[in-house]
Amino acid sequence: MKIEELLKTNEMPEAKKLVLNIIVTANYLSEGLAEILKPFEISSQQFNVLRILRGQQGKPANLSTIQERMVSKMSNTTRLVDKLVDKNLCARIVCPSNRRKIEIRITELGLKLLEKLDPLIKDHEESIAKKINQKEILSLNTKLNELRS
Amino acid sequence: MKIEELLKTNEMPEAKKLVLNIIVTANYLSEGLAEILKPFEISSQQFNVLRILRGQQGKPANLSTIQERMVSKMSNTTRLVDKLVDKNLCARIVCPSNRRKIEIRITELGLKLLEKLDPLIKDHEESIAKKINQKEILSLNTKLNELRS
DNA sequence: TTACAATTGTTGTATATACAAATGTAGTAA
DNA sequence: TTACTACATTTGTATATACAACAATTGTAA
Repeated sequence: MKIEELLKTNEMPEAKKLVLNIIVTANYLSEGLAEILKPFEISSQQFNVLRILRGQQGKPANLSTIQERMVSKMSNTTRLVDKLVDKNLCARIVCPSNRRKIEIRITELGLKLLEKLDPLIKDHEESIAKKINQKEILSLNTKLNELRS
Repeated sequence: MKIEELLKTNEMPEAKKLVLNIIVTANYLSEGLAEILKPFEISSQQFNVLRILRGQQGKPANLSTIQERMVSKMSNTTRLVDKLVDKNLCARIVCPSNRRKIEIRITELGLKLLEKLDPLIKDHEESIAKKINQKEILSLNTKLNELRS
C-alpha cells in the first residue's frame, strides 16, 4: 500500500513521505523477523548478538565490539548478553590479559539454534526482496547508503 | 557508509543486505528525530500521536483510530495518551454516545508544541532527502511501497 | 610509589513495548 | 429480564531501551 494511504494522510512532501516510508517499512520487516524468532523464544536483538558472535569465527568478542556492530545501538548489551547466557546460547569469561574486558563466545547450542534459523530467515529475506527485481535491489541499497551519509 | 562496511561483514546476499539496510537506515532516521524531540521532552511515539490528533482537524479521535494510524503499531496507546494528558498536550473525555469509547483531542498547548516542532522536523527530513535527487526519492518511495505489498 | 584519568562493564531508574487477561459497555436473542 | 457475544479500553507482567551513575581495572605521570 502507498505510504500516504497507509497513514491516511493526503498531501505530504516527498521528503516527509520518504522518511516515514523507510521507518514504516523497517517496522514491517522487523515484525516479520520477530514472528519467525518467536517460536524459538529469542528477540531480534538477541538474534542479532548471536549472529555477531558467530561472525567472530571462534574468536571471542567483548561487549564493546558487539555494541559497535549491533543493527540498532542500544545502551544495554550487558543485560542482553545476560539473557543469552541464561539460555546457554553464549558464554562469558573474564579476559585474562585485561580483566576489565569480558570475552563472549557463542556456545554449541547457540550455533545449533542459528543453523535452525538460517533457512527461515533466508526465506523471509528472499520473499521480501523478490517483490522487486535484482537491479532495483542494488539501486535501493545504494540509495539507502547515500541517505545515511 | 555501505551497509556491509557498517556491519563489518563481507559476502552478504543482496536480499539480506536490503532488509538490514532498511532497518539500519530507519534506526538512523529515528535517532535523528528523537534528538530533535528530546529538548521538548517528548518521545517520537508521543509526537506521532500528537500529529495524528492534529490531523483530525477538530474532530476527536478514539484510541483505536490512533492505534490504526500509528507509524509503529504498539499495544499500549492508553499509556502513551496518559503521558500526553499529564503534559496537558491532549485531553480525554468519555464519548457521550458510546461510553466504551474515549474521545481524545489535542489541546492548544499541543498545537503550539507542534507548531514549534514543524520547522525543525521539516529541516531534518529535507536534510536527509536532499542527499539524493527528486527522481530518486520518488522511485525509492515506490519501491518501498512494493516491498510492503 | 601515589594520584589521577581513561577504559570497560555493570547497575539503577524511568520509560517504552509486546502480549495476554481483565474491565466495563453495548447490542441481541431467548 | 437474563445470558451471551462483541467491542473499546485498561491493567498486569515481562522484557526492552535510554541514559546516567557507579565500580573495577589499567595506564601514565609526578
